[in-house]
Amino acid sequence: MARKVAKPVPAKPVELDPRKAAILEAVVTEHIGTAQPVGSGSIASNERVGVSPATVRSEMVALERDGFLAQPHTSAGRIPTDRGYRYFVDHLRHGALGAAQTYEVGQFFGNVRGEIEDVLEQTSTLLTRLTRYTSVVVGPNHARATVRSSQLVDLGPRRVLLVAILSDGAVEKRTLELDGDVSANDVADASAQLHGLLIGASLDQRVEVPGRSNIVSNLVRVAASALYLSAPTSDGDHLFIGGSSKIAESFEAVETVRNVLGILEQELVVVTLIQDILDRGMSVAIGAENGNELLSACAVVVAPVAIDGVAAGAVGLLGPTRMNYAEALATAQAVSEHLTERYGSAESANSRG
Amino acid sequence: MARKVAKPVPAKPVELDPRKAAILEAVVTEHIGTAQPVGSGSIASNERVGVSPATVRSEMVALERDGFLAQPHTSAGRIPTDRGYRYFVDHLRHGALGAAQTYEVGQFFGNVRGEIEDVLEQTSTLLTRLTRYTSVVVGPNHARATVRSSQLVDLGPRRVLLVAILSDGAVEKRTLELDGDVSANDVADASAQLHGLLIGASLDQRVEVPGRSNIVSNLVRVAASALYLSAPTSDGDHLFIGGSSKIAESFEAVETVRNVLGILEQELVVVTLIQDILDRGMSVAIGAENGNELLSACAVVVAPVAIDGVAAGAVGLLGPTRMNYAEALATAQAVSEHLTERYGSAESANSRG
DNA sequence: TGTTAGCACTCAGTAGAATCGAGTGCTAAC
DNA sequence: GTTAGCACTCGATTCTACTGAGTGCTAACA
Repeated sequence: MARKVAKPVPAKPVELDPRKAAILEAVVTEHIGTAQPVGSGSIASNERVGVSPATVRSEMVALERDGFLAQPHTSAGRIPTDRGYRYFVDHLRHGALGAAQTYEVGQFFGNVRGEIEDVLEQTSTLLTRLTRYTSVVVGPNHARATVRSSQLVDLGPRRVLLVAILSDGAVEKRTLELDGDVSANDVADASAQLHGLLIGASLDQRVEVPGRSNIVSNLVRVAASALYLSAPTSDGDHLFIGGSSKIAESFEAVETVRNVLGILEQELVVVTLIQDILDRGMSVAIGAENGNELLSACAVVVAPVAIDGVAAGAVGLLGPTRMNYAEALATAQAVSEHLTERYGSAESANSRG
Repeated sequence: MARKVAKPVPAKPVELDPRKAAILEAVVTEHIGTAQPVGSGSIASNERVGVSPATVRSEMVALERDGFLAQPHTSAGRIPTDRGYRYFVDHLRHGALGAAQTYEVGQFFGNVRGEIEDVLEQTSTLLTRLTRYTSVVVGPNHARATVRSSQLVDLGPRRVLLVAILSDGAVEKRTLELDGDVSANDVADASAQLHGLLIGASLDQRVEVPGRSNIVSNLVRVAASALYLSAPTSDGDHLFIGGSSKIAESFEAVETVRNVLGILEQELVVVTLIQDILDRGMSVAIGAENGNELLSACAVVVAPVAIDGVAAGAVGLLGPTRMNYAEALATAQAVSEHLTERYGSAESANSRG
């Protein structure tokens, strides 16, 4: 689904000698701050470097040859390439979140109440507020959750509503359109049967409906398969995007804003993107690493949310490649840890509102 | 809530003499098409006008004096002001939707299935696809719906889930956090009591819970008020925005894109905006009429969706003030009619998926 | 009296030339 | 291997001149 583009995996982690590394780091840091090409002069005045501009220049030539830096034009300074950012991120000493932010995250998770959807939606708002980047929260899908209770409700002629309450607190509902009329009694019977069948079942396993074909067991069968079918289609329910207007603040080119917003509207593409990054074992995808030409100006920071030790959701931050990786990584990780703590294991699930 | 700005109501409908009207209409039409200031020459060559450029110019001077047109600078043509658009819209001969679009809308509502939220979300996609403008769908709030069925489900220590199925097919759920432990029996008792109390009740009326204070009746009381409280807070569940990336296609200035996207992220502001327009009896709000400075470059076209003859939701289209009003109005009205037909009366509600 | 042709005028937009300066690459000295 | 010195490059900025779309005014016309 969605385009099938080769997704460049970052080259084997090359090591740079300490001085090149220091210069690259200085270039990236300054470029992230100023959004301008960085010249040898400002790098040389960085105390972590301690050599003259001329030396910096010759190192920059090497870094450019090796693909870490690029020059917009001859008489300009350098900007990092995707590879440059990649090196920077891979060698980032993972700092902790600032005290104020840590406090805010703690406060948030201490106070937030409500249904899981509401919590996730507010989490995406939190992420955006903390980082000023667009945030993506992929909710855990319910494949691993088990059914705690189910009920069929007669809604009128040939229409029955199936409501299932899952162990993770989510409520799944399906409106069933029937081929023939059913009586209220039939619905009640089917509801009771279904309840017995579904309890403890997880949504990713098909439930066998015993008994021969009659109105009631057919209804049960329809209901059970409606619930089973939910898994693949219900991605949409689980994606929360916050702060898409930050896109317009990150880029000056309207064209880029258009492209990125267009991507964000395709929920499946976003979910697949995040999943891809996690599948590749990465926590940051930079520029072309996203495998989508329209996102080549963007970087995505992700952190998985695990349920029972199995990745089941994720939080992500989307910004320009010159984003503040340290902050974004720390924030995403802190938030994903809180989410994992809250919804992480069958036991701890629902331990909070 | 949100800023409290004076919302200019359009001046009393002034009538222009036929020639001025024709010129104004020609200016608006051409400007909508080209996004450029319109000169007297191109207007004069419009056969509906039939006078020389010089005459057109003197009429334009009058139209500018009266606030219908503006001149970006001396040697440029004219562009319509908000008032100019307003006159244009008020005198638009309400054309019907094109055949292809009518067909597509019919197809859509003939085929779409699923929960009301899904239908509304897909409706917003439909609106955007048809018009290429950002669409807003405000779902009916459930104040008028009555409870068809309710159930309490024990979720673990001190947590109970309330699920209520409404007459309009929506499912409302609330997780209740209790102060003390309750037994499974208590929950079952309370569930039965609650069911009896709530059936037929609408969400905007507070339900009296009889009986003296004990664990079960307290639980019933908590549940009933949780459902009652839903109405004001649940706005968020009912707003669907489609095609926000169209904003970036409508405006060249990143600044404007920023502003408008920022507004769209504030659900309450959007809902209030739409409601305000409807309350003022308008179907289009142009520029400053929106009462929000950040939307002064935008026009909003709305059409109410009625339930039992009472306005309960709306569809809207948001574009630049130089939007295609005829098309937008026709589309919004056609879609709102289909929605009203589907969910409009208690009887017809749920007659379809 | 309303309409129009004629015309001088205005001014954003464009193009070209001159200038500036940040930053480079090279080289020779250290 | 490092650095100071220096010529060079080229985007950005400023200035000027020019262009032309479109105007407002006026005088003639029907």
